[in-house]
Amino acid sequence: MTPETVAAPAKPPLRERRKLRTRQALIDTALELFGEHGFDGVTLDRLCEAVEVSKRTFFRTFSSKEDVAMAPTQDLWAVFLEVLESCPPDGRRLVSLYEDALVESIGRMPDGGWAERVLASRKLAARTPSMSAHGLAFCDRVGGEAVAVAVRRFTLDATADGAARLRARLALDMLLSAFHQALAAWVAQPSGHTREDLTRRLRTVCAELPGALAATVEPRG
Amino acid sequence: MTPETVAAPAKPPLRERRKLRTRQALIDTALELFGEHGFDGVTLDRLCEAVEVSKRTFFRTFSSKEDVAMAPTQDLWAVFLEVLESCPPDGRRLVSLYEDALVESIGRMPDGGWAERVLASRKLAARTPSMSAHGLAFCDRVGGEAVAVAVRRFTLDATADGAARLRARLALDMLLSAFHQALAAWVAQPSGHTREDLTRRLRTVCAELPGALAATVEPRG
DNA sequence: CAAGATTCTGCCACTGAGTGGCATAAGCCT
DNA sequence: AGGCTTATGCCACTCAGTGGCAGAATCTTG
Repeated sequence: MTPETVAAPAKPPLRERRKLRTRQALIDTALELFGEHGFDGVTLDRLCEAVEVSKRTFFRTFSSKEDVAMAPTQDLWAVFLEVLESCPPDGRRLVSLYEDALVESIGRMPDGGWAERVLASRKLAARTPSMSAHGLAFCDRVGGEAVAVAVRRFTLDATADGAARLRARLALDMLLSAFHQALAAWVAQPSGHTREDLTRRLRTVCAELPGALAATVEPRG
Repeated sequence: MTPETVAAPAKPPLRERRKLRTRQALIDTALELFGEHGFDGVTLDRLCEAVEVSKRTFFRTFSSKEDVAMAPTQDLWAVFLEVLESCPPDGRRLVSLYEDALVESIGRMPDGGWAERVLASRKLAARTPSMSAHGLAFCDRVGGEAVAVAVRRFTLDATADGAARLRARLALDMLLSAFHQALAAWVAQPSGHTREDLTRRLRTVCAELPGALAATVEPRG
């Protein structure tokens, strides 16, 4: 939501610094504890005790227990919206534009441990329904904002005007769907969980979109 | 999940009858109260008091507070899985097969008030994040089951074998996306909330899928 | 540097969702 | 009608999330 959350390298760095440090400490400790004892196996009291922070402070930083474990992915989508805001629409297909913007966003994620945090977060989400639900809802909300950016900045070659928004949304959902499949495959692989590998998988899955739409079907054997 | 929940006209009807009656009473009363005071404005204690049922019984019938408000949509997807299990794959495109199965499922919904319940449920979900999240997660789970049915019953014209599952999933997500957009537009319209109209909108949105994938984009103005 | 204004934090009590246990009543079978 | 199964009600409990308030830390102004 607030752009200053991400784009603030060293502006008013005295009080906010501390805030970001506790935020990161909460994320790291949460992923560690959740990974060890499971999401439901760790109460917020325990987490807050480990970080030496009151529960009240936790809820000033995150909106829910699921939120802290989803932070790595949410950071990615925040950057995605920024990238989408300033990328050049040079006659590409809209889906490709979305795809490139997401690839660019992945590239902008910090080297230091981001991939590891996403990996831990997604492994957790895979076995925790409430986390999965929370993540899906977040993506849906981001999707709405992204479509708003798209229809504001771009002109689609659509017949009607209402169809433009619809197509922008359908295209974005295709990207979302592809990303989730790419992420799932990336998480499932035994090793080599790098940003580059995630990007590669995203490209591969996106390339399957036309095939998925056109594929025909016959009865088995 | 259990097929006898839906496909049981009058089989062992003495004890289960009562169960289904209280279930329906809970759904109707919940939608009524939630619609009047908002989802968060009604506690489960109040709902249970209104239906004269203990809270313990509520949680034996539904898995969560969101669950009861989402029941109409969940019934639809349960039927969808049944239809998908027995529909003939006569060389159609997979997306069209999904689409037809969903249209068929909508047609099989009971005349008596189903559309009204879905309308109330979706209006509520639009202003209740936790309901929206719950619904998204449910669709995702159903999606997984539907893909399992598809890869078991059908043969896709895909190059690799792993690509078949992937394409089946991407195609299904396209249907899901289209359905959600159709549903949103259907809910937003002022009147005429019939099953037939919902079907018509679904067809229309699905027809936009190729356009959404192929659409190119230019800068505004 | 001091004193006031702001803001953050910790503590406490509270609501409400969801769970487990156990006694009881209702439906089921023979 | 007998026991057997299964649903229900009730109670107590855990834990996520919220509001209020007092006090400490930080920023601002003289």
